[in-house]
Amino acid sequence: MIPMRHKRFDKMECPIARSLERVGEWWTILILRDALLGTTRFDEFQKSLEIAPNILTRRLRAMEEAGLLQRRRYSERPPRDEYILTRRGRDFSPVLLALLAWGNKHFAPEGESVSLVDARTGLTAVPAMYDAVSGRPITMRDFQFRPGPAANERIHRRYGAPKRERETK
Amino acid sequence: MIPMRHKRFDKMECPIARSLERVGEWWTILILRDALLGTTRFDEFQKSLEIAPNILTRRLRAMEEAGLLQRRRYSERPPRDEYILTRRGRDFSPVLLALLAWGNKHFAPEGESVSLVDARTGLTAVPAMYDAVSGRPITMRDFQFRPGPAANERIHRRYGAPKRERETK
DNA sequence: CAGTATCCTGTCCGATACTG
DNA sequence: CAGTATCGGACAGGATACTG
Repeated sequence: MIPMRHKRFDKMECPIARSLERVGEWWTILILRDALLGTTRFDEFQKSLEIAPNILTRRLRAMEEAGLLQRRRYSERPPRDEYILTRRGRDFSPVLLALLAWGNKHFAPEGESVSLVDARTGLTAVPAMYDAVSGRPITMRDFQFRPGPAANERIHRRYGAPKRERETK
Repeated sequence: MIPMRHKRFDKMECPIARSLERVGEWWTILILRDALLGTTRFDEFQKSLEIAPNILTRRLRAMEEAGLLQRRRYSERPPRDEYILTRRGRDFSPVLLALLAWGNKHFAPEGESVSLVDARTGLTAVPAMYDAVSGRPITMRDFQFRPGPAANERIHRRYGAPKRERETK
């Protein structure tokens, strides 16, 4: 039902691939961005994104089916809907923050066009990944991907044992 | 030169849109994922991703031109190249971590298939966004997007003033 | 092993016109 | 205002065969 470009990604079972499957197309991410900023109405999205209305309709529908947005009727006559982020949609914000940080660092030679600022201090924030359990910043040296409880054979091949352990056998 | 589906995204000047522009297509992200895990060779990528070789070639080329990978000749005859992550490519890892966390939380009803674990303790990590400046977790309540020094008119319209300030006028 | 060369298909997207 | 309907184009991606 949901138009998915690459069903293969879901088959991979990798959570990253699965996320990509759900986020679907590029517009989806920008729609999520606007929704996080408080946009809820069709024409607000359309003006902000300069997206063709038929495309916006299609994306909005797909996002509703994917559980990222919930449509809510705010007027019965005439029938008017608005699009509210679900929990799942709001939980996408770390991805947006990471994309923002990456873009600002690498593709803004003339300076940042959008910054994330601390509302209390007004200082420009530097979003980074930490492990909420240990409190330490995540680096690929200190942390590693490992097969989880639901891992299948493919996952075990890809993420299987870290190299140092493998060498012992 | 780089095949870009939506030049419009770059025009937007939004750092998120720009990042999407560079990351380009879905395969790109999965290639980055594998590269982060240590994959460097053409056939390793191909086997891991089950991607058609011509597509892989195309992606690898585009990613080299986008500065995500650097091609390095490791054998002169026969000529053999390997693909090494650049700094820019490695800096993409927070996005992958955020996608991993989102996928694990929302699209793994049967349990996690891939987990991030703390190499020291072996505990499953919970990747989250913090502000490296203030040390506080980033929420949309405590932090907000604001136009940066290089913001253009469009950005000001979108990220302009926060709502509460606007209400005072 | 590490790709290149062709041909083809899917579908995301854009433009435009129209409607309750 | 909030969409729907239709048509067309571009390009990522797939399949396959071939090469140094």
